[in-house]
Amino acid sequence: MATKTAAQRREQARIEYDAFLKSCPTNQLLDRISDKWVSLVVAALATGPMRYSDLGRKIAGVSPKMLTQTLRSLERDGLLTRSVTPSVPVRVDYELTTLGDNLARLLTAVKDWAETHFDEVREARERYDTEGADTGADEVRARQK
Amino acid sequence: MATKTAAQRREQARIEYDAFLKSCPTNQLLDRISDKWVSLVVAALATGPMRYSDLGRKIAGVSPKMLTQTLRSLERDGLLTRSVTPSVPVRVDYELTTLGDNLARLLTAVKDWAETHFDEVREARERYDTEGADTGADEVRARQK
DNA sequence: CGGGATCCCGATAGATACTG
DNA sequence: CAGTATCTATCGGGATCCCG
Repeated sequence: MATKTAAQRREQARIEYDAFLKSCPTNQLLDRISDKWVSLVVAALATGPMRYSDLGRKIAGVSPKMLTQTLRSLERDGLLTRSVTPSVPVRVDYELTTLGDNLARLLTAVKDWAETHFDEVREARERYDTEGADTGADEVRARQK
Repeated sequence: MATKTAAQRREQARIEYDAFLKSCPTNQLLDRISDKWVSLVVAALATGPMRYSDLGRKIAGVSPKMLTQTLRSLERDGLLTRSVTPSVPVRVDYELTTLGDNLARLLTAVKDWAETHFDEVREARERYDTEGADTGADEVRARQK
């Protein structure tokens, strides 16, 4: 048998680790709230029920595909309900469930944290970005992204 | 001038919205904690300082590139410190700052939420995935992903 | 109005190889 | 040991067309 390379061993580890992460509730939730649109949808619905196109307008930059996809996944997780009214033009309303409302509150906590500590982060960034500029080194330039 | 299509108007809106989101502290933080490796690194360092390769081993599936990238961004945001000890083989230690420790606590809150409500989410998913299966419809099959 | 199906492109994660 | 540089494969997300 061949000696495994570092990359091979890491790949093996990655597979196991990935499996572990998928079964980890924390990570699953993190995946959820980290979705670009999820937080926006939840925030929009936090003020009350909304129709599909209202959401599309309120969130502005979202494509119908992503909006639907986001709503479906949230519905699947029991975070919101989808109610269809079969009128002449169909009407679909979305509304947060108790659980969804609960998530909205968690997001509020995150938001509060962000607003509280954002100044510190900004200062840290400025320090980091200018550090070394006065010491004569200019290798930092490339790091600006 | 040509009449703008819906897609064109949405694209315009998306650009503005993106700009807004980038300036929004909440979203910036959300981007941070949603990063796959950030939460893992922060969690690993929450128990104490660690060396580069220790982190690489503890997190298992990470490539050196991503580890470095993650550590750099966290350092830039003032969430951890990087201290180099120029011994024979170089030694680099990473340690959470007060702010980083604070973030770790926020992540703990998220984790608690996840563990508390995960059962509800799981139940909702099972209900959603089996719904319609007994009503004779089998279009749900394709949704299994 | 509220979507589903399909094609396609750009960003980005990760593998590989090299350096101080 | 602690990274950096380069290349490639993947995949999320948008555009587009169409249906109920």
